[in-house]
Amino acid sequence: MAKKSSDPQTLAFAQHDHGACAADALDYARGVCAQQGLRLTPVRERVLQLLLESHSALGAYDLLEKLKADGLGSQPPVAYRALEFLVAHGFAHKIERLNAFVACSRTHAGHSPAFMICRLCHQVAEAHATPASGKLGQAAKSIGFKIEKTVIEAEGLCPTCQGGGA
Amino acid sequence: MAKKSSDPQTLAFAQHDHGACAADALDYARGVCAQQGLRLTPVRERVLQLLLESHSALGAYDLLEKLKADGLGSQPPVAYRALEFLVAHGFAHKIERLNAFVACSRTHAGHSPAFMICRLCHQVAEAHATPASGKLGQAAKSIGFKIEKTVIEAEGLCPTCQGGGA
DNA sequence: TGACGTTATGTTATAATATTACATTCAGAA
DNA sequence: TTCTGAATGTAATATTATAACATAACGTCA
Repeated sequence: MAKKSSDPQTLAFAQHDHGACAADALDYARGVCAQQGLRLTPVRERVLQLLLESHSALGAYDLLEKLKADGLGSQPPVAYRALEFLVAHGFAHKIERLNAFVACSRTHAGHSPAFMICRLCHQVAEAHATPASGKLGQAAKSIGFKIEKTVIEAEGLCPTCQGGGA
Repeated sequence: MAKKSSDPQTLAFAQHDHGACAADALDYARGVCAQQGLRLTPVRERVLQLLLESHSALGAYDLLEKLKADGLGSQPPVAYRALEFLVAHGFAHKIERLNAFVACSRTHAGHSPAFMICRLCHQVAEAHATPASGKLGQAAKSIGFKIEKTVIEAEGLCPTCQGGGA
């Protein structure tokens, strides 16, 4: 296993050993799949690798182009199916605001992820939120709404981009 | 001004006088536009009315069909432009998760709205959140991310639908 | 082994969402 | 009234996503 990077939380905007960061995540996914009898097939693994290459969100068609270059399938369903698998098992997340996908940085371990999207450099950092405990949770409770899944996405400027073109 | 409905907060899932609810919101929008010199043109007003007819999110093309029936424009940009105006001025919101739009129930007065989306009846209730004060706000602060806009959308079951087909 | 059922992939077509670009019309100001 | 900027009309197209069906790979168990 590659060495553990420093604080994985909201890593995207911090300097870090990205090679190790990506390798860790891939190892982790392989381990989980082995344990749970999930099939991390070539297409699925490649898509995960592609997502792990950066902390930016990639669209399905961006991924598809790269898959095509690898000879791994060239039609939209190929990409969407791989993404569906990765998202279903928590190895990736969809950023609704961007209609795009990021690898999971697994800083949330079963909790609800929250994302910070830089509108200039398009990098996405993942944190974990506790939506049920805030105002939203209170509101839901008071009206009897049962929350199953929560999308939390903040858009703004990362530390680096605040200096430059804010 | 139509009579004020009871608690406007998270009204969607509660029984209420919807005619008054919609009329209030429309009056409010007219008032704001008059005050601020904004032009609530026929297309814009009609789109707002259509959104106000229910507490469900409507897609741009749903709206477009209805506009077409009214003779108010039949091409996508007509709908998207009206929606852009309504969203820009806070009279409507986009639900990213659904790529669809709801009228603002103006329960948040300048704050960040949060939505509860019922996955069965597709109604959407609006609450207000204080994203900067929760875990996300802490995470953002700790890494120096500057939040400009936050999307908070909970998906689940409304009180009514929990009984039936949960 | 080989027949079967299941899961994954390949492929075609098309649906659903959204924008660009440019022409025209309208409302208000000079 | 003429000008200007905002809004609308319209055609074309870009982007995102899914449905439907054929084929291939995998595991199992007779």
